Parts: sequence; C-alpha cells; structure tokens
Amino acid sequence: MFQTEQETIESKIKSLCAEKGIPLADLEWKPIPFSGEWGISTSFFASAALEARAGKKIVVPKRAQEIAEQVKDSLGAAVGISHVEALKGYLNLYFDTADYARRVVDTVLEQKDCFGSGPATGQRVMVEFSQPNTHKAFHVGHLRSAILGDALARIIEFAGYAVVRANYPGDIGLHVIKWLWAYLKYHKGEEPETDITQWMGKVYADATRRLEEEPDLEAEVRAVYARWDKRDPEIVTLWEKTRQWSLDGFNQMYSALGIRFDKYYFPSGEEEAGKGIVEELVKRGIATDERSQGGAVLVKIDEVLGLTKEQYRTAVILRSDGTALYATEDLALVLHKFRDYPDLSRSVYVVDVRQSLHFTQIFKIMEIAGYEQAGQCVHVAYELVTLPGNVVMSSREGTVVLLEDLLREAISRAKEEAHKKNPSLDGEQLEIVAHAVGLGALKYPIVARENTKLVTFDWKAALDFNGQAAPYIQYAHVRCNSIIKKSKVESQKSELQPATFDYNLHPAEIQLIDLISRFPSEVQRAAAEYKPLIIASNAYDIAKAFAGFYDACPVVQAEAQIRAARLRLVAATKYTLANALALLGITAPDVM
RNA sequence: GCCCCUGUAGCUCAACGGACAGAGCACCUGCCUUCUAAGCAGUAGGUUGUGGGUUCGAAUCCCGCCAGGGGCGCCA
Repeated sequence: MFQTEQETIESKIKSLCAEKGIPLADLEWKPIPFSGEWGISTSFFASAALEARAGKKIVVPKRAQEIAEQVKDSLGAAVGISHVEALKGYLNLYFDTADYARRVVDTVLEQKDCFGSGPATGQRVMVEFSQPNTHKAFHVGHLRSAILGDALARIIEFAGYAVVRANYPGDIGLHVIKWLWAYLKYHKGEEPETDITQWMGKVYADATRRLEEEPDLEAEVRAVYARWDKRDPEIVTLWEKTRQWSLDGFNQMYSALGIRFDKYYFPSGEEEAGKGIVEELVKRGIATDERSQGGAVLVKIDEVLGLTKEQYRTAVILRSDGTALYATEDLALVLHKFRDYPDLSRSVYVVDVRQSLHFTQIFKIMEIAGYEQAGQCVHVAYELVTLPGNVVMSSREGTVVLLEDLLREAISRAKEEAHKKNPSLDGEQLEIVAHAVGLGALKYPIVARENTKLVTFDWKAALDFNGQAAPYIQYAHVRCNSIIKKSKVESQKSELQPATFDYNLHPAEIQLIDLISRFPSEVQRAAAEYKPLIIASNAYDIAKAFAGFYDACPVVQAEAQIRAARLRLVAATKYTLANALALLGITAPDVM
C-alpha cells in the first residue's frame, strides 16, 4: 500500500550504495515484526554476501549491520518516516504513524466494499469446480470442491480478473447407467422426495447392493450402456428426466450454500467431440489403436516424448468397445472452454488430488497434439474430506454424511447458540444470523486450511463456534457495527466525521491498521497461489487485533478528536472484515 | 517398482529463505453497574519425523532414510 515511499527510499539507498561502491543486491521489503510500532524493513545480508563472494574478507552479519548503519546515517530525513533504525543487519523504517494511519483508514472508507480489490487486469479466467456426479447423493465429501472453488472464484475476481464460474457435473458414465438400470428394473415410476439428491443416492446405493449380491446382473447393465450408446429413445428420455432431478437437487444445495455458476459443461456433451479428437490422434500417430487386438485406444505419452524414465505413463482415451471415457471427454472439454471464451487467459480445474495424473496426461496429450491452450490449463488439487479414522466418504459404501443433514444441523445448532447468546434476537433476524453463523462455521475450516491437507470431518469440530473460526470473525464485525450504531444514536449524526490520527496511538490500534493495510496485497497473493487460506488468516488476524483494540480503546466514550478517529478506524475494520469474509463465501451479519 | 502429498506444542492447524516458530482447542489464574463475555489478559506447553547438504541465515530449498495417505492402460 505504500509502494511510492518504498520506491523513493529504495532508489535513495541505491544511489547511496553506488556512491560508496557497495554492490547492492535486490532489496526485499517486509513489515517490521514484533510490532507495537509500524513500518517497513529490509536487510543487507544479500549485499554483504555478494561482497564476501567477490573475495572480501568479511563476516556477513557484521558487514550487513555496517551497511545498514551507513545507509541509516546518510539517508537523512525521508517523507513519512519518523525514525530509522539499523539493527542486526536490518534497516527498519518506522512510519510517521498519524499520517499513515489516516491514509489507510481514508482509503478503506473511500473504497468501501471495493477495498482490497485489484485493478482490472483485462484478463479472463475460468474456474471450474464442484463437478458432482448426477444420480448420486451430494455429501460432505463434495463440499470441499464447491466451497474451495467458490472462494477461489471470488478471490480471483476481486483480484482484478473477469471470472467464469463453470460446473461440470458427471452426467454420464458407468454410475449413471447403473442407476438407470436399477430404476427401470426396481423403481420404475417412482419420483424423488423433497431431499432430491438423497433420494437419488438411495436408488444408486440400491443398484450397487443388488449388483454385489448378484454379479451376473452386470450383463444387464452393459446392455443398458449399449442402448445408451445407440441413443435408444427410452434410455435417452429417462436419462434426461432423471438427470434433471439431480441437477435440481444440486441447485437446492448450491442456493443453500450461496454458490452460483455462469456456465455448465457436461461429459455427455463432450462425448462426440472427444471421439473425434481420439480419431485425429490415432491418424496422426500420437495415439495407438489396439482395438483390433481386443485392446483400447491409448497414448503412450512417455514413448511419444522419447522419455526413458516413466513420467506421464500411458493414458487410455477410449474403451475397447469404442465408448467414451472421462478422459475422452476431458480432451474435448479443454478446447470447448476456449471456443466459448476465446479470450480466456487461464482455465483452472479445481479437482481433488487423486486426479493429478489424469490432468497431467490430458494437458500433455493436448500439448503434444499442438493445442496451445493446454499450456493455460491449471489443475488446482485439493485433498479429500474424510471421516474420523481416515474413512473416505463413499456413496457406494454408504459412509456418507449427507449435505442436507449437515446444513440443517449446523443452522439449527447456530440458531440455538444465537438465541442463548443474544435472547433479543427474534424471527427473521434470528434466522439470518443462524444461516450466516451455521454456514460460516461449515465453510471456514475448509477455506482456512492448506488445499493439500486432509480435512477430517467430525460433528463436534464442525459445530464448534468458538475460537479460531468464522463466528469469531463475524462477531468482530458485529461489534464494529455495534459501536457505529451506538455512536450514531449518541451524536445523532449518520455521517463519519473527517479525522486525523494526531494522537498517541495505542499499540492495538497500530496493529489493527497495519493488518488492514496488508489486505490488498494478501488478495493478490491468494489469487496467484490459489489459496483462500491466506485470506482466512488475514481475516482472523484482523478480527483478533480488533478484539484487542475493542478491549483497550474506548471509542464512544473517548474525547471528541480521538473518538472521531477511532470511529473511522472501526468503520474501516468493518469494511475490511466484511470484504474478507465475502471472499470466503461467508456473510458478515450486523448483529448476532 | 515409479510418481505425488503430508509429518511443527497433548490435539487441530499457521508461519513470501530472514530477527525471539505463532494461533485455537484442552488445562490452570484473573476480568461483565463502561461500545454485545461467540470476548479480553495472564500461566504452561517445541532437539519443526530423522541424518546429511546448500546458504551469511533453513520448518521452508536439495539428497538419503522413517512413518502415514494417495495415484499408476479401458472408474470418475
């Protein structure tokens, strides 16, 4: 946020070192740790190391400190800097607090719900996420892609990109055929109940159970697959109807979760194009057609690339009977997305880590085939949500926690808690709070965790509203709102007064302002690294700093000048918290 | 056999190659006639799995090993 003064000082240091013949390495600027004071810091270890490598006999840390001192002595007065310190090889520049504090707070209050957003890059990014299978239950295991992908889409958009939110529900494949077979044979004419995805899951579980009991029935399933492949009207019609049931069910889930999509792709829609690509790959000698020997069509990627060590291995891209695999469809999908959005600069796939090799293969094959778009495809892998004891949720095994159940439970628990904590909440207000808190508690553990780390789901943790969790951050937001409300009542004014921070700021205030000022750069980092965790941490840190401020610094009771300044700081905190939570797909209530 | 991920306080997790590795939970001690205690302050808790290497500096980068999880030609 203070790029210009950083650059001014940096160029000053550069010319200074040039004068003295000190070979200066690149300077990196960071906040000064061990706060209480506020500023930026850089070190001279790299420069000292350069000298050492050039043959000078020096002790690096000592020399770094010498350089820091020299720079400090000849730097003179710099605009906006109150004092300079050379310590342990570091050069610490402490901000002129009043000036910087005012700038940070003014900036937030000016930009409001845009504070933290990056300038428009003019680039478009597609984020594909969720990809639930139709004809199956929607359970907690599916939650991560939905929540993570949603947060990433929000963050990337806020960072300055035009975002296309894409979904790719698995609407065809063996699981669907199995479902259709069981429906025709055992459930014909039945219709879904209120919890659609749950009912779909029941039929699917029934199919698997019957097939396990009587493996001979597989032949019937294969027959249904053949009918599908020949576009048998009865099968196609049934498939269309039942598929829609699933999609309706998903929409219920998405709207409950506050997630939306701009664009839907379906494997079924990519089958034909995919087969075309396979044919092309065979013709061009990239793929090997082993069907005449009873094999499948495959690409021996390592062989094609002339690699001796196995790396990309072999990918099967068409079944021996000529039917399409997900790989077939994924080949086509790569191109389909760029056909729909020719200006796409990146195509992001938020899919679980078990499919890493699959995507590496798909993108590599397309690259070999000369489709440059493959270079713009990124697989963002995440780990699964498992049950205690490392049990993977599986619709087949019936080891699932249904999303319907979890949502209901989380919201009802939140309602209970909210009523207990604040009995004055009633009716619609209580409902709003319960939703915000229940959903927040559900989403936070997912977005606040490293993508590559496993999340173990257990009811106790999911419904724990204390400590490092969404409700803590939401509560800070509520307290901000509370202070503002109170001040309005007392002063009978609705507008914030201009104010300066021309007083002795409390360390808690400095800490808070410091963290707020970092939010915009954290947004950029989170977008670049595909890590909502960065936002979740920043939001929590701000909430924590605010809690400290709340305790140590009276606002409404403070004398006029300080009161005006703190009121602005509180308003700025409120915006920052709300913006950060919004990026995580979590709403910030005004009361709770 | 090959590849990927993970290993940090009792537990769950943080920490752009930088200064004293930080939170939460649990435990213990305080704090509500003052802006909502879903809160605050304090105590305690660590050879960052292990052995080397690179570096002025390593939880972070490289190599070996150990442990757990995942992937590897017709599932998605």
